[in-house]
Amino acid sequence: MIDLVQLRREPEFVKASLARRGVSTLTMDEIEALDVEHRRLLQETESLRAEVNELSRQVGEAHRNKDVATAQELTAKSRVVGDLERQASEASESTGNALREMLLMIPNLPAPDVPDGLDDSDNVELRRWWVGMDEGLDAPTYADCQRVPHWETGAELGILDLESGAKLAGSMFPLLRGAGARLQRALGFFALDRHLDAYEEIQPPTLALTETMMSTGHLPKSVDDMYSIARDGLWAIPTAEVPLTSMRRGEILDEAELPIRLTAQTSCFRREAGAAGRDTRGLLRVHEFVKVELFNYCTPAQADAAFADVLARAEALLQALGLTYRVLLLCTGDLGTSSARTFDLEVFSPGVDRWLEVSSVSWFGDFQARRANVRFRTADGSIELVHTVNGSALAWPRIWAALVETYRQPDGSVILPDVLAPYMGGETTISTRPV
RNA sequence: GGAGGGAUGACAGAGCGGCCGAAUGUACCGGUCUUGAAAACCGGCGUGGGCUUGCCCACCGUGGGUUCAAAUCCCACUCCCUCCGCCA
Repeated sequence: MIDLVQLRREPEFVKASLARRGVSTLTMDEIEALDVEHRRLLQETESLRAEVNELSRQVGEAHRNKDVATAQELTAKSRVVGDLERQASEASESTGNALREMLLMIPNLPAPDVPDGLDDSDNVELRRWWVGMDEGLDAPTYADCQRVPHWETGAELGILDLESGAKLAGSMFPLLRGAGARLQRALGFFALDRHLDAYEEIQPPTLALTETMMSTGHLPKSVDDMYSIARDGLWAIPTAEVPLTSMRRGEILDEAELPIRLTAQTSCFRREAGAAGRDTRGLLRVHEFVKVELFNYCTPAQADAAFADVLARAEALLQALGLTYRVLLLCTGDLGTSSARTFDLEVFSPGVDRWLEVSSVSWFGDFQARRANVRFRTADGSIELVHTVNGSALAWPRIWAALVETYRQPDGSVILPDVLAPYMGGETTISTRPV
């Protein structure tokens, strides 16, 4: 949620920032008007309530003095004022609700260095990395045997079974088997082990309350992209960011315990309602996938370092796996609702000949913390909202795809990078002939 | 799923419908005393909101209700504990 106090203090700046992301100034004018009206009604309500409180106090006093006549007179008076108070507070409440509903739909202010743009074509590529680049290799090259899409290799090797997944849950629910399943497990173990030097490992629930989904900004705005378990009032999480952000919801943290760094590998569920029919082949876009998430609660002063840390960890994994990737700075048009600044990491998939998003590293400022009401007490005793930072490291199905394509051999087998050997029982070759 | 008990400030723990935002203790912060520390004593010590910055309003698990007035009475729900049933 944006800061209403900031909107009052510097309305022009807030409106200009939001206009960059397509929020109409008229909408913001409406919010401002509602805010003014709400405060007017609030004052009216509170002064009437103060009057009722005072009259009630006098009633009590009269009773103690056995002054029945005065007590009755004051009770009658208080009843009248109480009716007025009820009317005022109903008006105030409905105005407040209208204001809150609008505010919940307003996205975060983009950071000043976020470029303007309409969609992903306006994102800015910051850098690329490929194996051999550090040794002077100008560009990665790919042999014909690497130009085979992972769904073909996956079927050939019996490690990706899209038909079975579709039979169980419908299309875009893949099923991994054998070495393919083990590869995804290996990736998760590999990544988590590398994060445990600084991050606490969490296994959160993968269903969440509406309130939990509100805190990160996934509801109400992105309701069509979420799976719901209506009967129990629960939602399937689209990312571990959802439970991790709410883990300390409503708490006042000690500055000394910040940054709090959490990591979790969970299933992530996405209806992909807006992307129906696009990029649906193989593992390019799926409804359920496994991802390791890195998360930080931090002070505003720590936010830059936290962001850099998450990004560095995601990049380090990609480099360790030997995958070509690029780093993008998202433009205003491609930024998620809650984010002030996001870097996307995309791996190159030689078999499909496309870049695939495998991580999104975001700084949310205090936007999510305001919704989740997570604050910290500074050394001098004042209380401030924390900042939240998170990023994937990494989302596995697309990494799986890039690995199977990048490491495909002329004989059709796949030889995985050595870093995964300890997690694959020492066996890095996947071939049709069982070993 | 069934039966019972509980939910109050950082923690423990009081609280006859009115003078209760809330006793008391611990913890914490400041001071006196002390060479220093401890002890003792004194003072402070929740969060949010509004505006006329001095006041007002809200908050005792959550939501509703009764009342001039609710931490206190009534209803529903949530969570925790104990027991029974079922079960990975």
